[in-house]
Amino acid sequence: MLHALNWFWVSPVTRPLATTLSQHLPQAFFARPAEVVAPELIGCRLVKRQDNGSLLWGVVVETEAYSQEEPACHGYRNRTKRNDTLFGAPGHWYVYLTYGIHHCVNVVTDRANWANGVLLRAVAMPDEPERIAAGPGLLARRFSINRGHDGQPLSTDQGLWLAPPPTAWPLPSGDLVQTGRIGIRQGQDLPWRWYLRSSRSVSRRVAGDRPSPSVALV
DNA sequence: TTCACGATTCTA
DNA sequence: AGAATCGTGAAG
Repeated sequence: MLHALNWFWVSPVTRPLATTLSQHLPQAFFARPAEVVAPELIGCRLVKRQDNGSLLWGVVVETEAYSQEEPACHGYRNRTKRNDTLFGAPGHWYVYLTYGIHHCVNVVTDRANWANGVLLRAVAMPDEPERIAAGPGLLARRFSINRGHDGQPLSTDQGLWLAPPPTAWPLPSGDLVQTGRIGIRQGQDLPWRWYLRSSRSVSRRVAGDRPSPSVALV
């Protein structure tokens, strides 16, 4: 099982898979600053109900935080039609198109009238190529998420949501890497990117970092 | 109306 | 290292 390394922390499932996947994180979870929510999102599952009723899902292994008071944030300068969702209530999807090609998927956090959100940068998919969703654009492509999802609430009713991890927070000590954000020019001093060290589905690792060995799958 | 550019990815 | 590709916002 080559992908086993990706799944070390997923393996001690304590409840039936369908049960954990159908749970969704409450809005209160997102009603906190992005830099608080982002690391806690590592290990959660991104879940989408497909047309045939089955659930498409994967584990969130990389996130980034953005906040209005720093220049890398879309809401740093002013509120526009494009970034309006980012200023809205927490617990909603903020989806935009970048480079005219790729969609980026964010969750709105904190409070209304304050641009704040977490970018979902990478997801590990079970029984699929390790890098099928290793990056913001690839993630959006794999889950078929587009501007049509912008402004929608995270909910099972809407068909796209985030489920808590099967095991309790926090993640095993040392498996969460905190580092600088990617693909931005300003605000690079902020260490607001987090990823799961044991996962091979991270978009880009810090220099010299290698996926930590599997712990529990033997 | 025009223009420069981006929270990226793929190819050379 | 460079191209692909287009919606958006600021400028004229």
